[in-house]
Amino acid sequence: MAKNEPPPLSRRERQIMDILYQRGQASAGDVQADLPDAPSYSTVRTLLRVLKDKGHVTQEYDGPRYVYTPAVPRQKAKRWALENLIATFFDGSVEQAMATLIDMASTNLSRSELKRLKSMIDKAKQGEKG
Amino acid sequence: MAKNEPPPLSRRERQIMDILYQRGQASAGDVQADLPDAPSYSTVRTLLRVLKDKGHVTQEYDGPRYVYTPAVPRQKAKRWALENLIATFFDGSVEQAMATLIDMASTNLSRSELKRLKSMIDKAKQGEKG
DNA sequence: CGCATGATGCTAACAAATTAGCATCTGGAG
DNA sequence: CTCCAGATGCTAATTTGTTAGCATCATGCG
Repeated sequence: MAKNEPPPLSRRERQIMDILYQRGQASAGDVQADLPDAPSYSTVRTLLRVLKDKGHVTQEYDGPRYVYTPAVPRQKAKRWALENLIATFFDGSVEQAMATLIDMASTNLSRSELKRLKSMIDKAKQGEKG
Repeated sequence: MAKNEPPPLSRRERQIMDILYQRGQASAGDVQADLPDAPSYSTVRTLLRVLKDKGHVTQEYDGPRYVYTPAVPRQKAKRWALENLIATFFDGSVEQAMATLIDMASTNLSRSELKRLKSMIDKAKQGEKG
């Protein structure tokens, strides 16, 4: 098994990665706009450079300026985050996590959405271990 | 609306809080045992003291030594973590998160567990907005 | 073309985090 | 009781993280 786990990031680094995952990609200006207690533009650029040097983001041109994208694809990062959260707060039980999620959802989801969830579970049943 | 969000923690602080949430409570030795790239015992104690000073953990006697407990109850921290993760990776959609979770679960959950999930959703339906 | 606006690359300084050593104290084993 | 292992309270030093300034370069406008 390969060592598949998220790298430990500093506070600002994490905030920036979150923004990048949220937006998919972003310019220095975008990042600054979304950062809590945003520092100067100059600072944001330094942080992005550090992240690039560490290999956490990639830098590409998009027209006149750079845009930054997470090096680890959203899909994989998402999975890591979820697994880590489940390990930390739900004793590793996906089912337990689901229960909390349903609880959170019940105040926000409509009947039709709940119905959709049930069909998702049905689909899952077809590929499960029994 | 009260400002209900997790405080920004440093790398080590986060790691330690994760351990505390995972174990419920822990002594300095426990924390050291679980920390990735664990530093010296002395260092761990310093970190715990800092966390206590900042009010993130509480310190109590358990027999001959101190044990540390997160100041914010697991329940609330769990919620914060989940909400933040959903905002970052699922465009704020609980349903989307659930879908990924079900996907992760389908390789690990038995038929009876899936059944239980369905009944959770049914319960949720009773309290939903329609 | 000449200028204003915003991006870039580099550098520097300050603040915070991380690390560990030391002397002392406490509880249990021999 | 004496000794050992592990815990405690303090302090200090190094490493990282965070911040920003400055000179230069590109782009769009009058």
